[in-house]
Amino acid sequence: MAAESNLPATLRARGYRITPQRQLVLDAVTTLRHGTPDEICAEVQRSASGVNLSTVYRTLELLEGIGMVTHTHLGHGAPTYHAATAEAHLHLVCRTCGAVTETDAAIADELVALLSQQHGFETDVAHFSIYGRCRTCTP
Amino acid sequence: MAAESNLPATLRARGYRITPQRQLVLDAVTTLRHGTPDEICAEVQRSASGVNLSTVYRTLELLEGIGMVTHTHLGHGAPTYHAATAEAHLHLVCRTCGAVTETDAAIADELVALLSQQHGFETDVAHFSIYGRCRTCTP
DNA sequence: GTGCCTGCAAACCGTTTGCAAAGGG
DNA sequence: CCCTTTGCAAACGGTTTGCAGGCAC
Repeated sequence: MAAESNLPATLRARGYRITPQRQLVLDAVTTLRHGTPDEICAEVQRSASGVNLSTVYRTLELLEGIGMVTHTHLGHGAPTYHAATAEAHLHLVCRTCGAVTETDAAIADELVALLSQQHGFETDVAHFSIYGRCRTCTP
Repeated sequence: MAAESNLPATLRARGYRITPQRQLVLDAVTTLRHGTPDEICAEVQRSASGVNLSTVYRTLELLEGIGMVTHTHLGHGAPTYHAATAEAHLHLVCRTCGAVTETDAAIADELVALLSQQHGFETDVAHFSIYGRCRTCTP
């Protein structure tokens, strides 16, 4: 996909103001591909050192609300943010070595279909990470 | 399943000491079926008011290490602990109303098989929760 | 000019840690 | 009696909040 998304236009359409911070946060998320709020803040501060972490939090919440970023819980600490333009992918987290592997979200199509049929549940397949043991840690 | 597990014997076999706190925490997890460390501590304190929250944390870690409890991340705050004797189940978490629905872990068998084939990844299927929108919140 | 948005600092929640005392073996 | 385990209190990481000033509109 990676459809080009126009942040100013989207903000304007929803009645939000266009600020440098908002563009910078979205840019940082896109650049990092995977980033915690902290990492995103650090990336933003490379070009605008005054930007505050709480602004990053508020901005991420806003960007998520308008569908321009998403976040995934890897289980432990801080969540990871992705640009919505990135294609959906799952994260396999190894309980032993902690490695995070990405895989195509389509691998869960059957599960998504079953959840829809059996529970009427519309799954956000990219939001959850999957725990287990990776190949190199399996005895 | 629900095989009767003998905590004292298991502790002894691993060289751990048998303490009332450890039995109480396991009992609380079993009673609650789903509980955060805080809730488990409160449950324990109903019969032993002196037990400290940090003891609950340390005990949960130990019990998980010896395979008597497991925990699941529902995405937001505190994790949820289950007795290992309970049968494996998945948690469907609604992004809109926050409701948590349980479903049989077997629903993910296909996904587990694919992850094993394609990535050599051994999935702990009950550890992850699944986000989306439940039936009543789907327009 | 109006009021949304930001920076700052303090509060907050869940969790971990260092330490001295208690108690299981 | 030794050494694990506990209770306590303080520190910790990640996140949220209240407020005064700044900037988009």
